[in-house]
Amino acid sequence: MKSAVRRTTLAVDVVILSPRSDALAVLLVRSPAGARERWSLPWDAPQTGEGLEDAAARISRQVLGTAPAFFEQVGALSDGRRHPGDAEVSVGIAALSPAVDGEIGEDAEWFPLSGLPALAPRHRTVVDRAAAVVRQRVDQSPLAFRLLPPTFTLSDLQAVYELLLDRRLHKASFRRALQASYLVEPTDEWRSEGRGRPAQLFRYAPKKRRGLRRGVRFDLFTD
Amino acid sequence: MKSAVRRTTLAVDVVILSPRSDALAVLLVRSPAGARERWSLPWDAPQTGEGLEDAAARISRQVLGTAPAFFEQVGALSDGRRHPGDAEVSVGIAALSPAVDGEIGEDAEWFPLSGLPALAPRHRTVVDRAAAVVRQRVDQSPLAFRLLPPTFTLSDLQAVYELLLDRRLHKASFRRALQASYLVEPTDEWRSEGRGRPAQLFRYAPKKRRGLRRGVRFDLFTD
DNA sequence: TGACATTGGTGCCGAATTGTTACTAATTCG
DNA sequence: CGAATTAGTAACAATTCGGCACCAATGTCA
Repeated sequence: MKSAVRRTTLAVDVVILSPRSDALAVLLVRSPAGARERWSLPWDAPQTGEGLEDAAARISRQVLGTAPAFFEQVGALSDGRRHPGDAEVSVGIAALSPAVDGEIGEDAEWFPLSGLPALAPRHRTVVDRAAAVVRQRVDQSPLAFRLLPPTFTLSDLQAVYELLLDRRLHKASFRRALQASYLVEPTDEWRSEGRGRPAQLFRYAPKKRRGLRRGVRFDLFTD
Repeated sequence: MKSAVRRTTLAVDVVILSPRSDALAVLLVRSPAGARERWSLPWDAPQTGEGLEDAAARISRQVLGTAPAFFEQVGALSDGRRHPGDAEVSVGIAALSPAVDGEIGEDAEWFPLSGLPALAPRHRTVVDRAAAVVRQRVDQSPLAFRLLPPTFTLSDLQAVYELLLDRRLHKASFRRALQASYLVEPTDEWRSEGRGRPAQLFRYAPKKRRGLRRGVRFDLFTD
């Protein structure tokens, strides 16, 4: 096969996700004057020699002040839909961040996933795919822990899973499954959250767990 | 955020997968003289305005004669590793094709995944990621059916799952799970494959099956 | 022609997993 | 103190799973 490279314009579009008042929220930035939409995803072209996730970290840091610890690629898009910078190709990257107390820039704002303002069509697609990817991989990848601080209560953890899966889980079953997975270990700290019994704090500490492979499940075929 | 696009070189690298004599095989093309490696993945730059999957279809057609019906993006890579065409960014795309009887071009050859020749480092990564992605999504997406002809026996189907998952499955359990999933329906044809009892042919015919959602499984956390 | 090997397909049972209810524990509020 | 609230567990019923055993239909070969 005889092939030749061609130069295209490429953007990295970052979907920064964080739990925020009982919903998954996305961080958007105010568009410059004259843009068709008032808000857009933080994005930029990768620098020469810069990896895509590195670019996502840099872009996130500019908006969030700090860089999320976890990135997951959502895919490359070249669908001809409009991008704020008219890039021919977008690489969408989801960044997971624990709930942040820190101030974010004046030009940035959190929006719940279910109540986003108008976005450029390409960005709309990227957000939707990011949400879909994250929801789809929740139980194959420790994504939920990336949305929590280093230590957390089991109720916190369950709440995050409920956010991601968008449905209620049963406390006892959730804890039993978690126990069996050897993913967390208790610390000796407890947190008193006002009313109710104090909760023990746990940390994410996956243990090598050999051979728990199951049969095929044919779960969730959604196409 | 003030951003400007920059032009980069982009390649679409296609990992055409097909079951071939009891192993998953990849289709490679002979490199032009002077290349560091003798073989490479089929690849090309996308044409102006051409979607990435469209490019993958075009590239596949050139090598395979016909275009696979299913593509799954494996991700974009910009890791600085060497690409045969020195593209800065690669988009890896897995293409699934049923076992083909037809002739393939003289410059192309099937290699089992477990016995690949030397490839450019970037292509090596793309192949590994394609295999990982396909294996990871087998039970959330009807990938297995894309590796089979329109009608197939349940033993065929189970064999494909065993290829993809790389382990043996139990016949009764497999069929029970398949039954419960409403993914296939029997045809009235039977196939006699030499020895043994003839097998009924099935076709992929997913039925809308509402709300069978389970609790969290914390499966397969592999990082 | 009649064992027997080979492949397809199902029934069933004990073990493991899951969903659910109900309970106990520790704290704040009034 | 008792009610309310949140955390954590025990126990049980229902379901699912892995495995074994078996029956069915065909080809092979003495």
